[in-house]
Amino acid sequence: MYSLNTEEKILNASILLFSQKGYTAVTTKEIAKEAGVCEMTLFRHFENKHNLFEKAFEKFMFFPKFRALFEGLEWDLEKDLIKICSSYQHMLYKNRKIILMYLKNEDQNPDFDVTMFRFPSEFKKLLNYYFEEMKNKGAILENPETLATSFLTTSFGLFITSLVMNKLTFETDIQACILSYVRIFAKGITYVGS
Amino acid sequence: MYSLNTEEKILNASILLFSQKGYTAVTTKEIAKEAGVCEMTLFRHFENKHNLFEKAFEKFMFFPKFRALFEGLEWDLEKDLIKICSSYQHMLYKNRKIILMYLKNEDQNPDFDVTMFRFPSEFKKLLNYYFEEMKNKGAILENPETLATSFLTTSFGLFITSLVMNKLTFETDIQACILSYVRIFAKGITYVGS
DNA sequence: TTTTCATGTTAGTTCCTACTAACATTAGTA
DNA sequence: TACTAATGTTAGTAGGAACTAACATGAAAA
Repeated sequence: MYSLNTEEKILNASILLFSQKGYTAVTTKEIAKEAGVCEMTLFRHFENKHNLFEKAFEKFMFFPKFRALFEGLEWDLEKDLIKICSSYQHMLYKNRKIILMYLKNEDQNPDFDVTMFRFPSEFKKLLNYYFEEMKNKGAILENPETLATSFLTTSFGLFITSLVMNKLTFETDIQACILSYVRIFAKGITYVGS
Repeated sequence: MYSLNTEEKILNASILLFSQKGYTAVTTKEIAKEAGVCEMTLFRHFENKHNLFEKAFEKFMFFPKFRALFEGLEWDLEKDLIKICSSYQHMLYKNRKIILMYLKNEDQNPDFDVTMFRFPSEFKKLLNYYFEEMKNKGAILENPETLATSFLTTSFGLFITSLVMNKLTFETDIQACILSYVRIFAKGITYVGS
């Protein structure tokens, strides 16, 4: 039997390099070197480069437990949004290498897309539901779906900025930004009566 | 003399393909075909692939006129932020191919970074100044720099979402989101007195 | 018409990359 | 000890990519 350890080393090296440079720019020799094995071993385990890419993708894709999150909510806009945003940021961070791999991916594969959009789309559904409930309760006035999309896409902006641009010019602490941002958003959508 | 037309065709094809697939994944043959010229012509004009990449980058980099924008402001949070956000979105959109090229770029070149960060960094400085003034006027309470970063990074989220993810799951109209979002943000930071 | 110059065409070189085959080595297990 | 299974090593193939050289074409300017 093949040792799991070797496969793991190779998969770790793969995802690291693919996320840094993109699929085409990384060579199998490079991956082998990074993994500390010889190139042949890589092919013995994964047959070819593309299969390795897919296996790395599968292995490192992180799916959060949405239900648990949305069951612990308190129907207090600011508190809930902070929880949701943190958990969204956490999921994005856990998937950061996958996301970079995806962004650098050259051929736009529909299957790939579907996989990548599974969690933001799931998040959006639940957030949509949350905002609908809050609207029913009279806490907000805006359109729930627009809010859900706004909140998720802007949160993504905070994440991707800290991921790819944090070395330069934006020395501001992104964590502080997130908290401040969520507070502003919560205040901005709160219905204060006429 | 070389005809400008040919160089333009090649540069157009380059930026298109580089932004779609990234530097390494695109071949010079492919670019030539897309441009409707033969491969030799490409080398005659640009010497080598990397030089072509740089020339395409230079040519399609769009620098907005910040001053003009910030001089037309009315010191009304919502109106001004809508103007600023629209102009930021516009600049991002004009640079969309450059931005995709940058995201897909394999080697993290510091010079490249500096060029890419010139405009968000310039935008941030001016926005920072704007929020400081608004704070002095008593219109807002929050920290200007945090606000500037929040606003720009979240705006970037709206942009990048519509750029790379708009085919799927996020059918919501991004333009509507932007407007709604800016209104929320403006309301969220407005100081309403004690 | 002749000249000039950008472009097309063809053939080829060099280098790199994915991937293979065959054999050697090493370590755990019977 | 002997066997087995994973890995290392070496050499090599096939194809593709960047890039070059030499010559052909075709259109505009002289």
